[in-house]
Amino acid sequence: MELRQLKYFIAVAEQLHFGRAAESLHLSQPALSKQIQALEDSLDIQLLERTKHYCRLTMAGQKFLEKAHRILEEVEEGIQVTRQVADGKMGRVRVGFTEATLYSLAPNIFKTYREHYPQVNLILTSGGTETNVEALRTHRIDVGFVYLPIREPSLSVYPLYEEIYIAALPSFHRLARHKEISLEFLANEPLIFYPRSLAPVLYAHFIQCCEQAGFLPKIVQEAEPSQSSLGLASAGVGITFVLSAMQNLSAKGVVYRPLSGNFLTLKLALAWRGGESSPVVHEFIQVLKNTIVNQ
Amino acid sequence: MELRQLKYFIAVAEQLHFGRAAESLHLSQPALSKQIQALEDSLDIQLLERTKHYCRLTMAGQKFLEKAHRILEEVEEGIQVTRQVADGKMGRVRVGFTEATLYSLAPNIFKTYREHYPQVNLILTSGGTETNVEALRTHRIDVGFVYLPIREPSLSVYPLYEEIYIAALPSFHRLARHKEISLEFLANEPLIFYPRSLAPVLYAHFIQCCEQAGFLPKIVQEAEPSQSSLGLASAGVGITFVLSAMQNLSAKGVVYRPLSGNFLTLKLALAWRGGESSPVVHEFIQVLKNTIVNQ
DNA sequence: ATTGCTTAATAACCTATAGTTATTACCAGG
DNA sequence: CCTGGTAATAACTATAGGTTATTAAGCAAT
Repeated sequence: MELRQLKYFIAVAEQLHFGRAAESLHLSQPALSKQIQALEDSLDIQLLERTKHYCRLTMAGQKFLEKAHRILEEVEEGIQVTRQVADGKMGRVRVGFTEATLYSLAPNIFKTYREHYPQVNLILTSGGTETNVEALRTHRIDVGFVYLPIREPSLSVYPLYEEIYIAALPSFHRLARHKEISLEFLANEPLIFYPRSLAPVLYAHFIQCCEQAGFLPKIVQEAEPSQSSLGLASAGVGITFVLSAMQNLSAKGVVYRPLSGNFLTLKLALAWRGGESSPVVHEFIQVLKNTIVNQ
Repeated sequence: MELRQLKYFIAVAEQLHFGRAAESLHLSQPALSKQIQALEDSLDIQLLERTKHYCRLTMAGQKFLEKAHRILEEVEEGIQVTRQVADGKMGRVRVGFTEATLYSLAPNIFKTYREHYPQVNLILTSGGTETNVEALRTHRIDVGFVYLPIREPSLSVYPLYEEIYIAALPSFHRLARHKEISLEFLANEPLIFYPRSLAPVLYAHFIQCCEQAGFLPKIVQEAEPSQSSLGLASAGVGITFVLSAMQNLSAKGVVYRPLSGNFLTLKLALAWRGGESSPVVHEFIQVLKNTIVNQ
C-alpha cells in the first residue's frame, strides 16, 4: 500500500466515478483503475463494488475511506509539526545562565523569546563559566553564558559586553565614605575573593593588577560569589567584589562602591557547540543578540 | 512522500547506519540513500545529519520519526479494522423482526450473534411483512422476517418454518370448553380479524378456508394483532387469532385453543436484498439459520 | 430488438523511478 | 600516512506507474 493509492481511493470513493475521479487527479482512467485494483489486491479486500454503470463502496470500503482520511490527516500534521521543529518554532532550548545574567538578562530574554516562539520549551539552568562549558560539551545545555576567554575550541562564542565589578564593603568600613574605590586603597585591606578554581581568569587578572600597582592583595577568605561573599562582607570580614548587575540585590550591612577606572571587569559572551545544527538554538541565539542590542 | 519512504526512514533512524538499515530492509545501501534524500527533498527538511562516519537525527528528524511511527500504526490499524468489516466481524446489521419473532426468536438470536460477533452493532426493528419488505427495498433494514409469499423479486428469501395460529377466546365463551376449535365452529361466530391491508395474504387465505367450509366469516371488528385484538377478545367482543408463539403472553380474560388441523398457518421466511454484498449481513443470516436449526 | 451512450476493464506500449552493482570521496583511528 | 568503514555518486536495469486505443457490459431511447 502507498499513500498515492490512498489519495486515489479517496477521490474515487468521493466521486463514485472512475472517469471523473481520474480527471480530478489529472490522471487517465485506466491508470486509476489499475491503482485501485492494486490497492484492493494488496489488502485482499474489495473496497468498491462496481458494475459497468456505477460503483459504490462496500462496507469495508466505507470504513477504509474513513481510515484513509485519517491517515492522510496524520501525514499532513506530521509534516507540519516537523517543519515547525525544522524552522525552530517548536522544540526545546536549554540555556545555562550565570548567576549575574540570571538576574539581569534572563527575565527579558525569557519574555521576548516566548513572544516569538511560544511553542518552544525554554529550560534555564545556572552555573559558572566552567560548569557551562562542560554542560555544553556534554550536551546537557544548548547555549551558555560564559566569561572570556575560554579554552574550548569546539564551542562558538559571541562576545556580548563587559561586565563591571564593584566593591562591596561592610557599611561601617572606613573606605565606605569614598565615592569610588581605587586599586591602591586595597593594599593591606582584608579581602574576600572567589576561589581560584572557580574563576581562574578573574583571579589571575586581579592578582596581576595588584602587582602592577606594587602590592600583593591580602585575601583573607575565599568564598563563592554573591550570597556567601556578601554575607562575609556584611559580617565585617572584609571587602569583596560583585558584578555591578548584582547591586540590585540589596544586602543588609553592605554598601556598594564602583572601582576607580573599573579595573576589575569580565567579558561576558554567549557560547554554543560549533557544530550545532538545531534551528531552535540558532533562533534563540538570534533573539538573544537582538535583545541585548536593544537594551 | 510515500509510505515506503517512511519505513525506510524509520529503519535508518533506528539503526543510525545506512548500510545496516539497508540490509535489514533487504535493499542495497545506495537505494536507501536515494530514497531518504528523496524524502528530505520532498519535505524540504533535513531529517538526518550525516558525516562520512556516522549519522544522527536532527531535531526535525526526531519529531518526524515519532510521526512516522504514528502514521504506520494508523495504517496498520486501518487495515485491521477494514479487514474486520470485510470479514463481517465488525459493522452494523439492521434486522426487521415481526411481532411474533420479536418475542420468540429475537432473544436467542441476539444472544448467539453477539457471542460470535461482539463488535457488530445489531439493530432491531419490528414491523409486518409489508413494512419489512419496504424497509428492505429502501435500505432501512438489511434483513427482515416476512410471511410468504412476497411479491418482490429483488429480495432473496429463505423459508424458515410454518407459524401456526391459535384461537384466542373470551374465557367465558361457550366454545372455551372445547379442547380445540374446528373451522366449522366459527360460522356465525363474531370474529376479530386483522385489517386486510395489514396481512392481505392471511386475510385472503382465511376467507377462502371459510368459503370452502361453506360459510362467510362474520368479522365484526378489524384490529391489529396481539395487544388490540386480545383486548377486544377479553372484552368479549369475539374470537380472534394469534400466532402460537404469542400464547406465552398470558392475557387476562382470554384463553387459547388450537385450531383443528391448524387451518390457519403462515410460512415464516427470512428476506434480504438479492444483491446484498455486505459480509456482516451474510454472517448474520448464517448465524440465524444455524440458530433456528438447533432449536 | 436495435442502436447508441456511458462506464470500467483490458491490452499494448512508453516513461519514470526504484532498484542494482561498481566506484568514489571522505574522515577516524591505528 | 595508510587502512577501514561509511555515505554519496555514477551508470545501468528492472519494475511499476502512466499513456492511448480498444473492449465488454449495462442502461436508455428509438
